[in-house]
Amino acid sequence: MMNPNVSVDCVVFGFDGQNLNVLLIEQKDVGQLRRFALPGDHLEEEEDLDQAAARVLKELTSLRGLYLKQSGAFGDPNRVKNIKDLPWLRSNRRDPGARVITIAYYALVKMEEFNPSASSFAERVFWHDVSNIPELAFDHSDIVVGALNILRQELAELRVGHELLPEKFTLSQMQALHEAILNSSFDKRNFRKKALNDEWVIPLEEKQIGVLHKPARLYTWNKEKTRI
Amino acid sequence: MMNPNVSVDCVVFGFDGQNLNVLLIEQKDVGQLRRFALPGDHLEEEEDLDQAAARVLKELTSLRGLYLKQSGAFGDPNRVKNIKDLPWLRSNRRDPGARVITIAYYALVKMEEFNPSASSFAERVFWHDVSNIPELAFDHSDIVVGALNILRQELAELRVGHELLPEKFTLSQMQALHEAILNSSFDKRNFRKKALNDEWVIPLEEKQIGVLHKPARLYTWNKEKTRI
DNA sequence: ACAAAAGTGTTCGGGATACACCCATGC
DNA sequence: GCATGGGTGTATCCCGAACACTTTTGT
Repeated sequence: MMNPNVSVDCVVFGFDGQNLNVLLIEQKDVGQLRRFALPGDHLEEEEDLDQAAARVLKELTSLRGLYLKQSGAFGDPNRVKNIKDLPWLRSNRRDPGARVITIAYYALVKMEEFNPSASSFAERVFWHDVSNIPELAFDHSDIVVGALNILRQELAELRVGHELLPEKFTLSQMQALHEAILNSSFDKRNFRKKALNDEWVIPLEEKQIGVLHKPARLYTWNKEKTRI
Repeated sequence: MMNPNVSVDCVVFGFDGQNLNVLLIEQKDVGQLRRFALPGDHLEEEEDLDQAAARVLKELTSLRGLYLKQSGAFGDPNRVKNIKDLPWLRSNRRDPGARVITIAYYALVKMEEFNPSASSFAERVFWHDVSNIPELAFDHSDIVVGALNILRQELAELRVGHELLPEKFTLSQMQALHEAILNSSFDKRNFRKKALNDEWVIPLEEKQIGVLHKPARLYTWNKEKTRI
């Protein structure tokens, strides 16, 4: 038995080395225009909010143990009452007029570890650059904005970010990640100085291979300096 | 018709010049031990979450326009199933076993503007020093901790705090507020330098009266430098 | 040799910190 | 005149910002 009044929605961020991306689904719908939305689901009975979000992610990506954090509750009584959302609601919900409060979560995944493919949620699951997201169902655009703000804040406090990089990464990759998320740019020397001085990362005795330029040293995250 | 599954709970902070306080209620109950809890209520149909929190505050304090911000959603399926909470649930809820998800808010009020008195919520409403709060009903202790963390963070980013002071205040009062909330202490000269340099406050041509020492200059908040 | 990105040091300014004494008022 | 908190200035340190050239690899 699920709880019809409460859902969770997940804003899943990934980084491709260039841009920050969000995982969107194209909702299964009959003869409709393409509808994009965030992955989410109703809360099950006897399920904690965090568990529900983790379950949605697991079903979507088959990944466990992702960085996952609540980013807000959205409860406008009209959030599921826009006409643009009616057809989908009518074909997918027992009570299309019912009010739903949703608890938003955001998650970070290494894009290398997950290749989107069709799932029980949707015909299509795909990454989309955060910087020009199409119109989304319901209030999902607001939810993305909220999640992005929290991600930025946490990144600035340097507690997250490495979750978006491969296990071993170069400082340039790390810098590109910061620049993409914070939508700014940094001086290479200063950035590296800070990363090393503050010991965010641990240098490895290993270098890139097969790149057509001077290979960069690889680093890994210093777990002692994070997750306060 | 109210929504039985979702509630809002408010952590109302006030500052008495010395300590940071939270508003607690003693729940109306028959022949029970004293039970303390946060003010809260079920969400009404057609009511936004923010509205619900504002309504609770309004009913409790008769104050409007308070600083009010969502601080988290709490949905553990067992959050209202501890035996300590059963008697109250049995005498106050149609379905005492029903699961309730709550959206927590925190609010800031000037203690001078509100004198607690009995309300529809409770026999007794009272301020209690945050630093040694008694056991609270349900998971309300967790909710207080969460709200306090967010308050600290927002204060550190200097966006709030003045909501807790009288309209006109001294720099020492302001410093005491920061010290109480952040649980630390600052050098007087440095604190004042910063407050004035950064123009957090505007000096008034007015001083304390009736104090048994050199009267302090009064200041008021510089609204241009806050609420980003 | 050339293209492409890696890697590296120094200077400067501003803000945070540390620190101790005199001042105005009420009693 | 004394007790109480109000009010003030300076030296130091550290961090962030600005800034340009050499190195290593693959082709």
